[in-house]
Amino acid sequence: MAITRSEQKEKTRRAIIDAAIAQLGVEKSFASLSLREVAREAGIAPTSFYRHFKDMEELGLTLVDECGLTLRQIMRKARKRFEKGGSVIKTSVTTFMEVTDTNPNIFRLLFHERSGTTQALRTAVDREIQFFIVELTDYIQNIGYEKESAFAQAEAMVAIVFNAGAESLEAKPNQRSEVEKRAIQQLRYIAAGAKTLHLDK
Amino acid sequence: MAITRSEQKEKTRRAIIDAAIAQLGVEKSFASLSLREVAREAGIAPTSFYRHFKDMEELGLTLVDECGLTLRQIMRKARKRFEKGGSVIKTSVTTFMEVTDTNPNIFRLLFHERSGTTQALRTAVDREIQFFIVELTDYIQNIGYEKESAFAQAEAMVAIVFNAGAESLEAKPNQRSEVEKRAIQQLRYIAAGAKTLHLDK
DNA sequence: TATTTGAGCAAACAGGTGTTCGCCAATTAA
DNA sequence: TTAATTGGCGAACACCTGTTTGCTCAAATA
Repeated sequence: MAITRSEQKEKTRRAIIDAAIAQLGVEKSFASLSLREVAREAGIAPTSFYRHFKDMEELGLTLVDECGLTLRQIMRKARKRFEKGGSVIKTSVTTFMEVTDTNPNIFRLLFHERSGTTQALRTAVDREIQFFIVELTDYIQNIGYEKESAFAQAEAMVAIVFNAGAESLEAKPNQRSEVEKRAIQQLRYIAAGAKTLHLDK
Repeated sequence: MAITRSEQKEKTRRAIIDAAIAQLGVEKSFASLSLREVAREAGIAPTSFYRHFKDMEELGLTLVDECGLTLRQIMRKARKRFEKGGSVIKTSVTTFMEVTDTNPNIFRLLFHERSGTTQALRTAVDREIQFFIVELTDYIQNIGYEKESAFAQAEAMVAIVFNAGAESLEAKPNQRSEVEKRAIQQLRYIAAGAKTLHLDK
């Protein structure tokens, strides 16, 4: 007995998820993804899809969860790095860009479905991004800002970093470092602005 | 002779455009919009669509142009208002929110297709947004910043305002003023940050 | 007045879609 | 060993899609 049944099941479930991610290229949004296409790419019959997901939306939610993992991975990596010293902002942006460049399609899904088609997916994506913002808000509060200001800073920073991420995905490789540099500059504006507006009394 | 032929043609062309915009609600992206659906909503036969547009993509580009007009309208309105005095930032954000609340679907198209499916649409949307950024860059340069810094500020501000616009569209009406207030605060951070980082020597 | 033009449409085609049904074969449980 | 479970599949269903063809018939032109 080489592999058990549940192992096999997990395997094709993975195949379906990977097939979906693979198809989420530049010219394919999740909404324009068909069950049959995904099944074809995963190497199974269309009907077998239902053994693993109720419908495409359930698959979509699973993909968003996958995004959540990626985002957490970014935060862990960044934290490890700047605990060893170095600029917090620069390290964070660089790490973010690194991870999104490694998983472009996962990031594309997140970015796209944020303003996407189905309510459920939008809510799920929003939850992941909010988690990201809250983490950052906590950090900013810990360095001495009030909650309201910290949240505004965090939200703005996340908006800029996501914007830069999307820009980077579409840019040619040699332009990416410029996008990254600019994003760092923009975050510094926010940090410096918050400092002068809230701490210089 | 009540109406000429070309007047009638323009009329149904308008009907097609309006039908498309009307369908671009929360649960419909342009990519998931079908020719037949649009034709149905416009009250014409599917085949008649081809008398006005080569295909759906051409219609999409036309819609993006429509967005361009809306963006320019925002700028004109805002400029008129703050020439009469008042905070530039606050006036601009308020005007932006006002116009997007009036044309939610137009804005949704812009926001969605920025990271959308077809290359042509993405390019067109990007051009409109770049135009917006360039206008703002000029303004910031005129008040004494170098080009590079001005562009970084402008890009960040546009990212934040667009983000707030999208947030506002999904938020309940009573939360919108908070979103707007926060966006204003975020832009002020950027303005203040750029000032301390570039002008205090 | 006679002719040309062109917006609009019905029918039809080929091809894609989601989903149901019943069956198989192999792993699991009794 | 026997029985139950279950992942996978082929066929078929009804429906929707984009697009072509050939036709009207009223407006524009000559």
